[in-house]
Amino acid sequence: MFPPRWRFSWDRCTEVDLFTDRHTLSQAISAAAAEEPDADGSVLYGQLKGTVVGLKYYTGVVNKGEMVGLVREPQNPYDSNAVKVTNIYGSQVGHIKRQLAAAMAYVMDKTLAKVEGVVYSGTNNAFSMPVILSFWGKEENKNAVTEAMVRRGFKLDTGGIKLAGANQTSSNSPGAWTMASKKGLTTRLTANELKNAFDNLFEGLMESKDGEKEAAESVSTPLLLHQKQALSWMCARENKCALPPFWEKRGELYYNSLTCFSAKEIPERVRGGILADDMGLGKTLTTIALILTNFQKGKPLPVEKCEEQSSPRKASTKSQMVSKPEGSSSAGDGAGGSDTAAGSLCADSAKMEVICVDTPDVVEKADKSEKSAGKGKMKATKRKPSKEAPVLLEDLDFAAALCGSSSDTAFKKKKTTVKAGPSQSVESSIIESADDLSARTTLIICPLSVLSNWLDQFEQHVQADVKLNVYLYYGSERNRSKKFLSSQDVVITTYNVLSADFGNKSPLHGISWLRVVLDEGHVVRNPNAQMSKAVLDLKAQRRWILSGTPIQNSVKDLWMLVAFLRLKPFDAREWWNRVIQRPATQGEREGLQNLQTLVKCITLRRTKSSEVNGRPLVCLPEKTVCVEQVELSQPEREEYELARNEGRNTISRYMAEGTVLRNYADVLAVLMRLRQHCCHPDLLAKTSSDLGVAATPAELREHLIEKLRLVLASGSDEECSVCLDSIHLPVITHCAHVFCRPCIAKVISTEEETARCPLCRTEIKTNELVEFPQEEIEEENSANSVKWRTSSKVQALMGNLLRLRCEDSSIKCLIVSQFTRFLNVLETPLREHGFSFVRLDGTLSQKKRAQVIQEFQSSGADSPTIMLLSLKAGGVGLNLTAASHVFLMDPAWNPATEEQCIDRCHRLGQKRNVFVTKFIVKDSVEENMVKIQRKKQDLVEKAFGSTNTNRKTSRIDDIKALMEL
DNA sequence: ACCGCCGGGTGCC
DNA sequence: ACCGCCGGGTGCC
Repeated sequence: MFPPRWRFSWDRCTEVDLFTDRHTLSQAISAAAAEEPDADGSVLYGQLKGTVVGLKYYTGVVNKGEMVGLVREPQNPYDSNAVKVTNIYGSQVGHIKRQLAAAMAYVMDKTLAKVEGVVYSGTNNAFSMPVILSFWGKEENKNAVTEAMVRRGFKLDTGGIKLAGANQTSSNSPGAWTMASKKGLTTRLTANELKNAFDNLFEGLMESKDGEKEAAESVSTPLLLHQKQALSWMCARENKCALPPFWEKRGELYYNSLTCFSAKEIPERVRGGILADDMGLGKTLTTIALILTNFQKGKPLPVEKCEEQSSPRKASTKSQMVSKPEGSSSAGDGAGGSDTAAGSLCADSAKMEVICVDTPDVVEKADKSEKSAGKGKMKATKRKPSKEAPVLLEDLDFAAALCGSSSDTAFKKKKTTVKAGPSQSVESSIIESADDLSARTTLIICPLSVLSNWLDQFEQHVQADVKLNVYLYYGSERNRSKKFLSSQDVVITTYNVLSADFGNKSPLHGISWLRVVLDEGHVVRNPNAQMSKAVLDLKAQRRWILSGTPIQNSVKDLWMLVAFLRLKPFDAREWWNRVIQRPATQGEREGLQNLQTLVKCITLRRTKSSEVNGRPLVCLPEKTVCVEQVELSQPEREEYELARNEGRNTISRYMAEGTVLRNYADVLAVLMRLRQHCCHPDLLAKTSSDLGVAATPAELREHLIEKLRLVLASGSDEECSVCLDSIHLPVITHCAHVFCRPCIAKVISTEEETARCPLCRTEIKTNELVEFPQEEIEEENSANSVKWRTSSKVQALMGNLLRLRCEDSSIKCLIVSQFTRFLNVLETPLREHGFSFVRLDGTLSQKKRAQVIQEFQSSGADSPTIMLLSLKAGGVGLNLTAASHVFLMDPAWNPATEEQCIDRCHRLGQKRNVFVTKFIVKDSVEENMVKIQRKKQDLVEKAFGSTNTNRKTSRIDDIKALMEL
């Protein structure tokens, strides 16, 4: 008779269905994940052999070599020091033995160390097993932890634990021995190699993916070759049952080769991935094609054709004119739902049926009879709305209109278009039972700025006679009925609406979606943000992330994407940190390799310069960039020199005193004035140039506001030193440093009594933060419009514009400046010479912005030929392909900003060659700025190893160069 | 449960 | 016999 031999733990594989409670479990994991401390800078204090006990009481299973989680359990009734041991899915395996648990509890509770466990040898009985514990944390806590452990009789071994009888070379990398076979290959990567590796993480992911696939008939736009490849790849990712990376089947079990976890159940397949093509390659079109082409079981989405009522009925005006319901107010994303939205549109390139649901009211339908022309052109004509059309598609009020009005007939009609599958609402169903065929709807979440683009593209790329139910879930009037939403083909909403709904009996979270698509997915980055939680909590069979820039700063950002895709087990932050992030960022080849494998498995990325079969994906027209030197007139030159000498004196003094940082705002002010001189004297306006000592609080405040104004207006894209992002809700401290209000408020509240400025360590208080008064922005405009004068740069521009108009009056131009006041100045000569122009700057509401763009993009005879564009207006993604000439009036600090701006017209859809003219004033600060730009492009050191302070110091070096000091 | 620990039974070899 | 030793009962925290 066999002794009651212990069985290998995976034999004991529990019958408990890990997946029954999967939803809440994954929720719990994501919740815990968000709190996981950042592992990047941590060091290994040492390791310790410990014991896991109580195995027989729990169902969680572990394998030889598997990583386990260690979780404090202060509420344990038997021992408040309890530390429980879990496997990758969070099922409990046992406890750490009492005395050791007491010692660990101390360091864990004080967050002196993060302890990680690996069960290197499995167990040889049913009651307990050994575990290797690795203690990680900040360098400065190392001694405290070591001592605390010694005091309780546990000595941390720093030499790596010798495993009796094991042939692994022990290494100081935890879990390195899981890769038992790889010996001696533990040289670390240098910071530089690492950076290159990260930068290239998303490159070369093209390969020969899965061939090509034609889109369903209902897609009207023919796909380009690379788009067919993408479609094929996406369909394959949705339909094939391939295991996620690092999982393999071993006999009856599924085994993860990185964590050594195994389970009877197949790991949740990742049906989806990251489409990370460069902007302009047609991610939107490809996604639309996916929606129409790959419904359940690989079949196309069943759609109905519109009946032949589309007999052209005097279709002079196009589609979507909808009367605007009163009460729908203006811009702003509708976190609270300020304006707009909802409706269902029968999207088709020709006809747009506007259907509304709640309020019965008027609906206008219009047909377009022209045959579908090429997209760009068609769009243009379509966008030539007659004057009667009160509201345009891009106008978000359109959405409000959609929902604000409805006719019963329209509603019914729409209903008929719903190919009513078993469209029973399925809220109660367990997510992702792969065969849940009742899910119909694709949910698209995007930033507000591209919402209209999606609507546009659906309209543009779907066959005219196909009825596709697209519902815009936006605005206070949105239809929150789950039944309604889950009967749509597509529901589009914004990140803000999603997170506003979240936790507020959100219908979006109660629906089992067929597919969820995160557009510009990189915007979801901070795992603590409400938005991230809202996104992670969506239930869907298939998940996609679209992004042109998948890694913005670091590997860290990738976690959100991986978690969203539910890539087991990395959707729990701990496993991501242990297995991927920390090893990779600390230069372990294995870690990096795993990261690369992972990314490769789930990502498709092509760049503008990628090639298929030796041919570029897209052929953009040529782009020519030239610099036009501008000579200042004699009086301008004299004024400039005066200002320059004055500024040099000021800055030299700061340099000598070593107070450049403290007076940073003043320094910027000097540079600012010089740059303004180069453009036009009127830009200088009123400047309280005497920056003397402020006597009264009111004066101080005035000064600070002035400084803030200068910093903000300087176009230097100042970043907040706390979050290192662009400044959001700027405030200035009494020591004249600018931060985001939330950031500095956090600093003050954490440091309490003794809060100091992060930059100069002066004491700061919340009530001393000065904000920029809103009214001031307006009041400026009136000041300088008295009598207009020209400047050398204005002359140079006008010369070009007049010449171009002579050559070809259809040419459209972008005129770009960082100074909106300069744009004001330019309006006068443009009017004088009879140019028809529009203006796009940051002050425009979303609604106006869309109007302006549409007007400009239109090809009508009376459409504007010039757009005055403020450099930072609008985000990427702005489509201004109507323009073929770009005039950059003044150099930017950051050449990437200029590139981005140029790319707004030099992108897919551009039919003409593009000419870019940069105006640079000879012998001026502008020339030096250009030199610095070049230097910056050469230096690729920015991201790694450079701290906030040395970014600032490099800025000081820049200043020296600019002032020729 | 092939250990450790506890506590009762026991007591030269 | 206020010890040691033996062997049965027992067992996470």
